[in-house]
Amino acid sequence: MKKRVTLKDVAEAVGVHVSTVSRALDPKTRHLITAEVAEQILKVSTELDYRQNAAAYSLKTNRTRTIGVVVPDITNPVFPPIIRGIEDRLAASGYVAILANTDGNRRREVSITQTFRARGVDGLIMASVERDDEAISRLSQDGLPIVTVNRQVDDPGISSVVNDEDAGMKLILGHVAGLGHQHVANIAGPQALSTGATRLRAFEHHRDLLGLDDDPRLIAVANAFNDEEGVRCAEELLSRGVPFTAIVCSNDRLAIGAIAALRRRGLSCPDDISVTGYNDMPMVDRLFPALTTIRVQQYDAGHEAADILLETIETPPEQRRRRHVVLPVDLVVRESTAAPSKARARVRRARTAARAAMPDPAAMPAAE
Amino acid sequence: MKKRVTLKDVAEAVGVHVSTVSRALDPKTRHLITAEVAEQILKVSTELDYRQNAAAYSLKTNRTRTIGVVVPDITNPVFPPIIRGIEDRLAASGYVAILANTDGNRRREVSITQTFRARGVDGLIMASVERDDEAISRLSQDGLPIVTVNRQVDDPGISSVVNDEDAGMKLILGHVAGLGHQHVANIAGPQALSTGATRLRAFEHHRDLLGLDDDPRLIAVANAFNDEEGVRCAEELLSRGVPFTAIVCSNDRLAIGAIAALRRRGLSCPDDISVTGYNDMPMVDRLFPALTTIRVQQYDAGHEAADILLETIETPPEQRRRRHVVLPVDLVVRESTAAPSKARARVRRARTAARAAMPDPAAMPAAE
DNA sequence: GGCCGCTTTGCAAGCGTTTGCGCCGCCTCT
DNA sequence: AGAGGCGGCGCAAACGCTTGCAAAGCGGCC
Repeated sequence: MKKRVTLKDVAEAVGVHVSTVSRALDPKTRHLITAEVAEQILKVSTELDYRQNAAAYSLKTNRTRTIGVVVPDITNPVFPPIIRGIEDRLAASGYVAILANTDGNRRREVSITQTFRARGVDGLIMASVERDDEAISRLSQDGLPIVTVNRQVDDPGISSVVNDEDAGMKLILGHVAGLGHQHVANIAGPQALSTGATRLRAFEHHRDLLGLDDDPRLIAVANAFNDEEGVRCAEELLSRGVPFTAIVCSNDRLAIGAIAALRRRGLSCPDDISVTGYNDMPMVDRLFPALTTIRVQQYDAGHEAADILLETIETPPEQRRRRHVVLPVDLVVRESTAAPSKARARVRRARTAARAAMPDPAAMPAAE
Repeated sequence: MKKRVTLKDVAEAVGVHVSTVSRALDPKTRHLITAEVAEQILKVSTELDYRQNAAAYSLKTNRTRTIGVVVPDITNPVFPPIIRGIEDRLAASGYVAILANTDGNRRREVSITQTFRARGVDGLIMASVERDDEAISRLSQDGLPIVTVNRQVDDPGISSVVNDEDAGMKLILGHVAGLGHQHVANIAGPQALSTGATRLRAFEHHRDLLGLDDDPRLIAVANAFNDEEGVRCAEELLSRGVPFTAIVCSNDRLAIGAIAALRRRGLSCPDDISVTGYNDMPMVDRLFPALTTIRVQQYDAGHEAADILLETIETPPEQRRRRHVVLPVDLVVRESTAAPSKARARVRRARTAARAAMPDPAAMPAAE
């Protein structure tokens, strides 16, 4: 392995002291050096291809320009765009990310954050938090900058960037109600997660505002955001015997499971029951039926979270302010929603009459 | 921010010298210390929650226990499982990964590897290489351990772990030919990538072995592994006027694009034309039609690559050996392949006769 | 009983940076 | 013309750790 060129090498080549080189190379201290000398140092250092030794820098300054990113599982398609957003923002400032997966396991999360701390990360971006996670609050109180993304903890002292769940649910329910659905079921996400809890609250709120059926038996709560729980909850809803013509799901995977469960019971989506997702995961536009869902800005969320974190890191501890960013969401209408079957004939007539005036939302092409 | 406890703190607490603590804490040098003293040091160090300062360790030893992982785009569903496999293996040895995306851009790849080198990574895992990438060879010759995963470079001096492309193509073509297809088209991947080139070679080889139509106009080469290129190539194949009843694609995304192109032309898959993918990306079992494809072991590939890399790092440079691992693949038959339409009636008769004896591959349920 | 050799521990250098401090020389002001 | 100030640079310490070497202690052997 070739020996790397150090400050000393550059200093000798130029004929100055290493401290002069150090100052000349840092834009913040360059003004302390005569312009010509600085220029010469810059020139020689690029000629020799000098690169700062990260370990020495870290040892001296206690900063690693590294931030820890912890997600439940990178294999879940929701997270890669977030991570990408984070890394792009970090790279722009010379930072790098180290990544770890918790698999939703609290103990792993703790051990990971400890590992990261031992590594001296300058901050943490957490996409894995549960609402009551106080280990996070403790870390934050120790002075470690933290921002959660996608989810948030109940403790408002932790900065976060999340999506506008209330607006999302409003859009989805507005769309479904607009199609004529009156009895709308909900498969809610895990209530230990802020996304699950917030979306359920938003569902109830907008359901009531729209005057829809508020039978509590129309709500099933999933234990995880996955296909299996979607299947289980859909079956539970069907078995309760309370009629409904649409299922609003808290997440795309739950919707996929729900559609599979319906199919297994001989029910068709959207002909018999409309189903909506949430997140607009990759590929859900290719499913059968293509999923009507809420598009959230995952990349932007990651980007913004990194931005906030870097800003926090740069400001002295006593001046630090927590920030909570809420990103807007979009409704994307595809094929999994249609007018309820009983009202179908009526709607069809109305449609034909109004065709020229107004596009039928259920027949709109995939909004990509 | 709380001050971290250092070796010195532990040493003072125990009443020994820091060097003694250092030795006692490293399993490799612990035998130099009296058992009781070592025990006492261990005890106190856990009491004080001592954690080694990574920067100081790195500065002294020139090892960072960090490895660089570079992928084209983490947002591409092929890569997360690989990354997960890498990280799980690394974590088991106390290493962490730093990640970067090239977007297939050669210049970015170079700048990323330089950044990583400046960070002092102990090794590199590259999922982004093109076949003629000699920057990689140079890095390797400088003594930096490197292993490529999923893809490989032409230079055999670089360790790699890839999937058995030849076996995969053999399985796919065997399946398609077994259904009765004689005129099988191929949408090949970019030839600058080892996956694209190797799969095309394997296609031609097994096509000839099976005695299938070898008209060169049945092959279209994509410029990228994405939907758009799948569309473009499928249209090109159709426009050439050479008849075919099946399209073997070098990748799932190309297959998805091809199916969309067929549909746009009013052709149905698999009724008119069978289509196969490659990789078994997440969600392709939920598509319409569910994709017949080759399942590759992405997680294992990442795990194995990390394993090889760590082994290389641990062995002194002069004893290092390059390794090339080829992982087995599986055929997974779903709904996108069926007997060619002309032969359909014949096949159906044969099927009915043989039903008890042999399951119809085209009617098998999704193999998950 | 002295010496040898082994085990156990301490000493100190040094990894490559950053940074407070001080020195030197030049400019300016009175 | 002398004093004061300041800009520009060098000096050296320190960050926390590893590790070659020396020293100390101790037992055994001749």
